[in-house]
Amino acid sequence: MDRTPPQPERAIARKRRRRPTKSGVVLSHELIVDTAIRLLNQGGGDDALTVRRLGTALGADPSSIYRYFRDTDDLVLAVADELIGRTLAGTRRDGGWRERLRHVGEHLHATYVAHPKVALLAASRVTRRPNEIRAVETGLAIFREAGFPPDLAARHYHQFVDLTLGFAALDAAANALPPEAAAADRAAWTATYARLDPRTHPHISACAVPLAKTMVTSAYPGALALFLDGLEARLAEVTAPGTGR
Amino acid sequence: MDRTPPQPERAIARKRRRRPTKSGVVLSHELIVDTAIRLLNQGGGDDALTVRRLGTALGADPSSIYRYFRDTDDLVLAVADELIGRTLAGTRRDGGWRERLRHVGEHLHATYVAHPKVALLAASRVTRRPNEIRAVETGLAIFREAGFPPDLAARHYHQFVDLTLGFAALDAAANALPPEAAAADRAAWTATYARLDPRTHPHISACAVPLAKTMVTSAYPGALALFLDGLEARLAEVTAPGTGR
DNA sequence: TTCTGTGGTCAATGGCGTTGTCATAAGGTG
DNA sequence: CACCTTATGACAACGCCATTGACCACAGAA
Repeated sequence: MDRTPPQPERAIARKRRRRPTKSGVVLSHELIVDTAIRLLNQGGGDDALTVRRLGTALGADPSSIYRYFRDTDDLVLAVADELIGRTLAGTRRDGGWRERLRHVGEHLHATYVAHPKVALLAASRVTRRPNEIRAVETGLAIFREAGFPPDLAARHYHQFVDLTLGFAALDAAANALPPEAAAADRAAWTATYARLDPRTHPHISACAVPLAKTMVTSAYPGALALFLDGLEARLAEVTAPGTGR
Repeated sequence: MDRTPPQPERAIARKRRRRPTKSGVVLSHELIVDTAIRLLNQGGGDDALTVRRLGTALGADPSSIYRYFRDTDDLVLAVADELIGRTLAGTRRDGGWRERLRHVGEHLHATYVAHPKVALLAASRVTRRPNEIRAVETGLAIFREAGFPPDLAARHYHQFVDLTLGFAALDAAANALPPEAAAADRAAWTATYARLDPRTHPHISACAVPLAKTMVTSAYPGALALFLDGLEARLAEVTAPGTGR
């Protein structure tokens, strides 16, 4: 049947046959990805992105999408790469390594949290697409210019990215919950945890107020700061004037 | 219709009507949760846990499950709480605060990674159930006994838990991928990234070998170590003999 | 023994991703 | 300009999913 689309990369060589859809729209990879992101933006509850919904949003039959993407997984990876690209475009390249890492981390985190559905599907994937590759190159550069040798740069880059994506996935999941579940989760800290008996749960009781305050916000900035503190200490060891030998 | 099950807590008071199912099994909250975990354990591809599959695994009609859980979300929270309980049961309570945090963190991480499907669904949820409450109490205790005042204990506890759950969600997602996607993601680092042109991607090329090595393992232990380093420094500030005033 | 209402079953609804098949117009060719 | 090829859009169908309403068997209280 060969419904599977051609090689995603070298499709540029051949000119596509741009037959318009019934409603007059001309489909393309980019249009589909953009529409998918638009769908995900306007939220629309739990499962904003479905092939069928995307089809009607495009003014095309849902099955047309399979001419451009092998399956939903393929589509999601393309959307993820587009988001990485947008994040990359918005980050500055000046300042010290610590400041740059903080900036790019919070930027990436914010992008994913703003698009919870993609984040959940894509945070742990390797897209192998151009924007991701550029992002890896840029990220590694920060670590190496800070003074880390290749093996430590790779290791700490990995830790940094997964830390950011992990928090992003977590916070995105909280954002993607159906409203009533989200409300219940948020209310738990004042409704359930703050009311426990101090004799059976002394520490929860003692921390009830700050707990309720911290639990409804993201712990990412604080955790990142601690991580960067640790990184700074390690860097001092690496670049210290010969302590041994 | 009132299919919604009674209050999950005080169901103990009333004796349940234990009518056996067609195939002879007697249903209960525990049996359903255990069977769900068993289903999730044996993997079975992408969506191991569906109400229908769970029904047949139980030898009961799928709709029976709705007599015990309001919906799948409710069931997932119960499964998550059971996993938290199992984790809690396996953790030791001796040693210094740093050692205890490392131990409980890696334990929790391992439990979730071993049950990727639940992890993905539950990592960001607040179950409000007994085991979770015990876990919060235990976790807070470690921070307060280390010397953190209530507000810092709450904040850093939150950071620690979300750090762990975030990595757990990420690593679990990688484990939950259909085999061919997982293989493609793993191969990317040697097949795609290691082959890039050193002139256009100098840093990736320079780090290709350590990158390929680190990317196929979890970055959690290393990231946790750095986080704990940072935490230790903060604790020193807090407990230091009056530096100011 | 009778009565009550819990809880197991059946059937149906409306959604989903995906695919087999067909039809048609775009683009190259002369 | 007409022809042919084939990329690509549309349709219909399949099998899966979660959830619900109606029915009724039977366990336990009286």
